[in-house]
Amino acid sequence: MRPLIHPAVEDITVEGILHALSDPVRVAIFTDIAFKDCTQNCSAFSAILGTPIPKSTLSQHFRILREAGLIRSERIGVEMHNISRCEEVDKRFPGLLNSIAQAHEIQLRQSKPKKSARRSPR
Amino acid sequence: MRPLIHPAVEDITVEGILHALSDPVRVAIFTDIAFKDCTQNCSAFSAILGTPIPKSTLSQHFRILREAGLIRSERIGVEMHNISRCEEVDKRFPGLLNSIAQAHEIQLRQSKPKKSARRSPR
DNA sequence: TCCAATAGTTCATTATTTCTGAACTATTGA
DNA sequence: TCAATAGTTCAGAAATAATGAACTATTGGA
Repeated sequence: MRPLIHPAVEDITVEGILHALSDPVRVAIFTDIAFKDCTQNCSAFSAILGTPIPKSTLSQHFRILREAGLIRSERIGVEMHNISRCEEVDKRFPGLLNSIAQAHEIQLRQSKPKKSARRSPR
Repeated sequence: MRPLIHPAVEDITVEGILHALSDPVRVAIFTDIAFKDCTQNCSAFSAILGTPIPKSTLSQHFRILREAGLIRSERIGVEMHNISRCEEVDKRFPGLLNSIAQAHEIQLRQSKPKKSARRSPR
């Protein structure tokens, strides 16, 4: 099993970040990791994301996030722990991740008025 | 020739924008269009970008930028004029394009200290 | 009016990337 | 030592992207 690749902060690229975050599954994963700063293992996400995603696919998504410099993965025992590298990325590209996160929120708020469908009063 | 697709501002997605701007050629094109607010025709870019890029490929890149909502294309006579939709995008996702542009600048500054090679004093 | 030139699009093929099931590796706990 | 768990890697299938060739639209002459 080859060692995991984590780029040095100065090798993180905008293209890499934008590409990594242009996929909705990866955005969901990354947002989750970034918000809960407790580390998240890989399989937890099959549940978090609506659709069940094969673990080989998840593994690739994590690799892309990792190699873009967005997360740091470490094996702890039998599972993988992932933490965000937001602070490092923010040092290199100030404000970038924040405005992307904000934009995603705006989009979510617009497309899902779900919550307002309280309870149909029969 | 089918009509060009320009999404309404509320249909512009973060994923679309990030995907469009995760390609260096498209970033170069978009930056150029956004900075010069004079409209730029398609072929001009073969010159602007270092490498010569086939026009069919350029056409696709323009389409992706257009359908992501980043530019507006209009046929004027025999050529195509492209203008940025920055202001609209900024209304929908405040600060997003700016921080991406800033990040790209930071990256450029780091990797190309070219300009400082003023003139070799023989 | 018709034709050549210009600018770009569309189509079809090839190349590249992404997805995914199956097999594999690493670690733990019994 | 073995079964269970968590994830990776590989190889083939599916989806995207790049590009040459043929096409469309417009203009500016002959």
